[in-house]
Amino acid sequence: MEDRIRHAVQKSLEQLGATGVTFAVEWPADPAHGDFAVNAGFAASKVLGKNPRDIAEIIVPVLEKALGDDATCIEVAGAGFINITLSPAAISNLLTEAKGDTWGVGTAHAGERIMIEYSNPNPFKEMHIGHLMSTIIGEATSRLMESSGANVVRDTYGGDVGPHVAKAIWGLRDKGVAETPTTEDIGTAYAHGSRAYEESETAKKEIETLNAEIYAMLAKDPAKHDAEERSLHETWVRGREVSVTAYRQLWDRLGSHFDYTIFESDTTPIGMRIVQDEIKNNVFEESEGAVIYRGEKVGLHTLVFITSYGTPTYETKDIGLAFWKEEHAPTDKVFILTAMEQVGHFKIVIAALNEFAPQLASKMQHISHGLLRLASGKMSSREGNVITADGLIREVIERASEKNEDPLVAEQVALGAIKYMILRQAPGGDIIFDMEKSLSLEGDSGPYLQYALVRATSILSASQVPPAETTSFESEAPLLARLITRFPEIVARAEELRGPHILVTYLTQLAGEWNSFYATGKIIGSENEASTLALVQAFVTTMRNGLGILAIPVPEKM
RNA sequence: GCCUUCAUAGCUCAAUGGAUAGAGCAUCUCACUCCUAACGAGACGAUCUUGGUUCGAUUCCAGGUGAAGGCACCA
Repeated sequence: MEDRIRHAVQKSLEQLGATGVTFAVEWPADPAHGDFAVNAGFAASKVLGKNPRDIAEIIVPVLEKALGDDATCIEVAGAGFINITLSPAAISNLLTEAKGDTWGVGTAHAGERIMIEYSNPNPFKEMHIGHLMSTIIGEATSRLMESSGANVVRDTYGGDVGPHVAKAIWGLRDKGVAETPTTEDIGTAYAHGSRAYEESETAKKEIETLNAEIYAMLAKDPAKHDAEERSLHETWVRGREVSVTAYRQLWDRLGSHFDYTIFESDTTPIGMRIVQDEIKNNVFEESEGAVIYRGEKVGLHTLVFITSYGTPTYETKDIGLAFWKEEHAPTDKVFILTAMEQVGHFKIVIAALNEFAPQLASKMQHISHGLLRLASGKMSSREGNVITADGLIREVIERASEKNEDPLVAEQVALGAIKYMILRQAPGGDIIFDMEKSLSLEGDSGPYLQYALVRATSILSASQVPPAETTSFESEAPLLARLITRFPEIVARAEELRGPHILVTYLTQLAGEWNSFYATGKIIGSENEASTLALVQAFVTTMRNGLGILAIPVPEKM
């Protein structure tokens, strides 16, 4: 429909002698203005030297001819908009599309293979609400990409080597934790280790040595380990396993499943080899015992890639990661989703990569989101004011349980509330998290969407009448119906702009329209029951598919 | 000091350069014998500041103010 309007206007403008004018076919902010609005009058007024209203008046008859019976009203409004209202029959016809799982799926990236990395919790640390945010945004983004026809490969990348691991293992040893640590043990050990690192020179030295020992141990063939290395290796393997098992449970709960779980210990050897190799080609250089990249040559700043201890930094590992991915899972595009604070690092990694592997650099793109910050201040493992992902979910489930006896539903509602809170706003801004204020179960919230859907499905199951093929409207189609027809367009736009919040905003509006519609009168037993049920069915399909893209659970009852 | 990003209602967030800047929370009305009130109807309430570009600026550009983040041996 939008294309038909666009073509007709385009043709009309060309006849007037205005070629190459860009204009918008948009949805009017006020639904009373109709289903589409065209601003071609403004757009062409300069080229044609006429006032916008006059141009619009010329275009109207052309549109009337092009749209025929599909439009009931095409008129010039305001300073020169052309408002188009579709006929009830046209809406009714569009509504027949709203069926099945594929309603909303587009073709913008059909056949493309896209890799996306997100969540990225580090073993030896607990997953906190920051990782929760990355996981939720990453999952919704992945599903949006799938809704554009892409073949999406998900991966998550965790730091299983580096200073934080040394701190945790040092802490475990110092506290004399038994053979098999729990996730809590590891969390406390890490906090203990990082505190000691800052407070004690001796501990700091020991941790730095341990860090180098871990790298050395991993670089060696396990068969050739001596007793000490074997013991370290065991602690390391066990600790990593405990963390990763906990992560898997959480991902499962959140509806995320990764095709690849990659560790820094996988990418370190590759990265080290390449960075050292590229010193010869002057990509990197040695300075004060470290290997650095002079970012100034591309307008950035200098960053260390290999420390003077001979250990790699995050940057070197990321270089290795790019090669790892190319070798194990080659794709057309590689997205990496992290918090904002890493934009600078990725700029430099991509710039460095571009010097010796431009084909990898060009398909790699960093996308970032804001932080989930506490109203009380910054989270810090050392301060002990970290809210873990599990802790948050547990607490919200408890609140949701007040209204839901069924624990499954309570969990679905809780996850819906959390996901909505995170996905409702444009990625980029920080979320100031406040348990009471941010996590609403009423008003604009996850449960609001879920509740609207549950009410609609319960009508479908309660009715004795089979729904009609589509809804026939006696007079004007209600806004609910007109909103439903926009769904595929909304999904496409949300994907294109990489903004799940666009879909969230739409679904919220849709749920609101549904609730108003629901309140105006009974459907079951009404004169047009079968016809109206078709509209209910279309709403259910749209809401269900929309929530599916956002990975918000769909409860049976509430 | 340099670089990024951000600033919309009392609070939390929306608004492909377009029409009367939308929601929710809070406050105040109305509405519960009716398919689920986690709902609905209404009232109140906002674009940080100064310029510029434009027919038109919350949106683009420049300065100011304020906030967050990053600036070699963490990730």
